Amino acid sequence: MSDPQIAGTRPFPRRLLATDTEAAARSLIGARLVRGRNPAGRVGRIVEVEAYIGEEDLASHARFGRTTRNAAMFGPPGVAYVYLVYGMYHCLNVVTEAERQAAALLVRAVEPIGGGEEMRAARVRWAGDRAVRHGKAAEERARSQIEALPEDRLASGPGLVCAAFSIDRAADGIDLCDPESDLRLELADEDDPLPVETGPRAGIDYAPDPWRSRPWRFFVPGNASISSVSLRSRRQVAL
DNA sequence: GCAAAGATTTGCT
DNA sequence: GCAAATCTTTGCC
Repeated sequence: MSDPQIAGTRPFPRRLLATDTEAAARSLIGARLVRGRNPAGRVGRIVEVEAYIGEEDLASHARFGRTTRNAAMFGPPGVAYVYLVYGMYHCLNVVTEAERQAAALLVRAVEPIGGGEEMRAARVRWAGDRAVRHGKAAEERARSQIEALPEDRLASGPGLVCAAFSIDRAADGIDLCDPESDLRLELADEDDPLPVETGPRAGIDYAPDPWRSRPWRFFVPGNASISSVSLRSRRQVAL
């Protein structure tokens, strides 16, 4: 049982999110996502994000203008935009740019730093809720599978981040820069910025060019917690 | 009011 | 490599 290395953090400055979203993406890589109070809380380092910028971005939920679902995207920088996708996965976004500008960063992967076992327990609860309708055996199968996962892979995708941090629509609109928020961002107190690689965004084949090919997925190359999409694109680079 | 598709993940062929 | 799971939102009738 090692101590979570959560000492050297401070509140995440809102101004780093009020700028253009690509710059904000680089600031967010390496930042901490925190659930609950230290030291018992769940803490992870953000290692992959995706940018959705403006109503003209035809891959963005904002492409239809402001709706009930995406209203938070039009809010001030630093608030959370949480939505349900494919009927079962929640996705967490950090809103960027000035109020009324629809832009956000999708948090796609987090590297667990502290509270890994609580993340694992949250994953088991989440999977159990879904598996229960398939019977006790399915529930048990899901549980043993998650318990076999290496800690690095507990939050290695946008839906998995929300499962591991117990995030759902209830978190929509909360202020992630408020140190009092139960779910919040913290700025890591580290010297070395992480290396960042970019690639096209995942799962947006419906969007026409140039949006489809914009290199607006940002990830830490070689990190063990990046999503499978980025692991694949990393392999392509290596070949 | 209804059909269609989705910023995902998993398992099976 | 492909389809299923699962339900909200959008867009059109």
